[in-house]
Amino acid sequence: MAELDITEVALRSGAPASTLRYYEDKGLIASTGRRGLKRVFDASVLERLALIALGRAAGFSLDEIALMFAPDGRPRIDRGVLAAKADELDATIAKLTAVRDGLRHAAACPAPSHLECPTFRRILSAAASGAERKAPAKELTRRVNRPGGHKPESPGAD
Amino acid sequence: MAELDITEVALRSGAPASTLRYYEDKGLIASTGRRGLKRVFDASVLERLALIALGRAAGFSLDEIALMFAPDGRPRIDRGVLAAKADELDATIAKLTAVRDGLRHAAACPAPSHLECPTFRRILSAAASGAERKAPAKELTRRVNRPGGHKPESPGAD
DNA sequence: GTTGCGGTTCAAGTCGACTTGAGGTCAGGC
DNA sequence: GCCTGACCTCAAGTCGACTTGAACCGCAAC
Repeated sequence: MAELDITEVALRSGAPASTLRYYEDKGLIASTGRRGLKRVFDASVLERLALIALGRAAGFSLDEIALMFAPDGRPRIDRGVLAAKADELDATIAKLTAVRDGLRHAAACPAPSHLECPTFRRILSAAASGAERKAPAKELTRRVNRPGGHKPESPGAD
Repeated sequence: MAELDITEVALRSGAPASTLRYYEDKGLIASTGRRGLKRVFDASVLERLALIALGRAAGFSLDEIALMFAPDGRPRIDRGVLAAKADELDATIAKLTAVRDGLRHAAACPAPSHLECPTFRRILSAAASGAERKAPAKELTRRVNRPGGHKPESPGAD
């Protein structure tokens, strides 16, 4: 099995070394040992990181994800939880779709002010009802350029 | 026009009084004056709050939303920005859909470990590539704040 | 054999959107 | 005329997921 140092894992996974340390701290991943001071990872950690990324994308928190790995390290994913999350995602998708349609309408609507457009007003009340905050939407484009400085140790983005 | 006190606005908008004060602080909404110490809002603030909710649902930050109101208070929404946001939403929806499908597959897949399933592994790499963190997904179930109904807490709990 | 770069630790900071707490004020009721 | 209590202000705290900073260590190169 290939042994990787943290930089390599960062490079291949796209996650900054600081994140990897953080994940190790949280028990989400584990290093197989040390070479001097330095962590050594087994290549399988990449798979694990992919799993974590999937979980994050699905809306699980890191803590929830941690629970999906048995203490021995192998993924012990409850299919029911997965299905429930999928349903949740469905709801989110539906809402986002509605908002998107509303946005598109507003972008195209000829009314002088959106507030005067009945369609827009309808969308408005819909948004007001279930809105909360389901939209992530960003983080897609940004995430490399944080305000206040560059990243000294993040690998060359993905 | 009806004058509302903060509690009433909270009741009707679903936003806690603390949030309304916060929004006023940020310049997102404005009170028309004071009755003694107490803020007085014009009923039109409800529309504004709905607009804000829509913006939040679409993934705009409060600061971005603030920029969509001209200094004079009337919404000055750039249709191009709206369309761009809609496109962004489309991307998010697509990603979320993929993740949802992955989740559903994992929930149904008979492989002893998900890692042994080629379909799952494919999903994994997909999630790993574009994942970052686009999923909000929660906030949907918690933070129950029904519009048609009434406030769980906020206004009086202050 | 010393320099230096890349890794390490741990604590603290950041970001966004609020919430909470302490302490203060004023309108209305008795 | 005093009490009550809803509302006020301002500062600080919270939450999740990281990032950053300071101080330190070791292997490889020179």
